[in-house]
Amino acid sequence: LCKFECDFRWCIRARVTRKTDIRNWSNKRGDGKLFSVDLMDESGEIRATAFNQECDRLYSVLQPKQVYLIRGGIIKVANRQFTSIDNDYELAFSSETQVEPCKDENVHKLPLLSFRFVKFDEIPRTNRKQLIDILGVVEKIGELEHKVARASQRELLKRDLFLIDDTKTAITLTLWGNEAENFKQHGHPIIAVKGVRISDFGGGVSLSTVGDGQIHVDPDIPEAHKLRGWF
DNA sequence: CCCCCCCC
Repeated sequence: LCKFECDFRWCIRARVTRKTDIRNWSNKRGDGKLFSVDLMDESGEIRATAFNQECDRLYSVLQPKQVYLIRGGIIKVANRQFTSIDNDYELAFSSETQVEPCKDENVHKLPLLSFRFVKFDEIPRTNRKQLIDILGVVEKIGELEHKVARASQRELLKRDLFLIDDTKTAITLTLWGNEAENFKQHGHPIIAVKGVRISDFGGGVSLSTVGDGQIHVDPDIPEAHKLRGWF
């Protein structure tokens, strides 16, 4: 792979493990809209983003959990500050990008989910510049709270989840916006969350979600079954 | 090309 943006004739067969909503942005360089997908094949995972025309063209084509053949597009260096995906590169779809559903009978072998969990007792020593994946039992579900951001004066919705894992370490995870509002679980679900931020406010360590669509409740993965047995 | 992610 080259170190600058380039448009190779590459082809991958991969499952969509996460799809974001469409988001609009506006800054001094311009404005536009985008969505992104996380793609997984036998070798690992990579994030791909569709901007503007490609956002319109591909948003309804790419669906969560489905497998696609994807050809061509821009390969660029990933910024680990904004993803927990273990890949030095990211993709951006271009007008050259071709996407078609893959009907191959072997596609079921591609896993639905992929995580690199950090145990709670390791979080205090973990690099703050990278997002992490976490797995925990929800010991207590906080109420939905209304806040106002000091800097922007925006109204915020938040909800704290009080988690514990099998290192017997407790930690608080703060959900925001739709995720806070829509968390309607009861009892003690196990949650797996990809790409959470570590926060050091007030001397203690806590966690905060970024973005949307990444909380998996009672995921059907071996680590979750093991944690359920422990709890 | 996004990359803001907030509060105590």
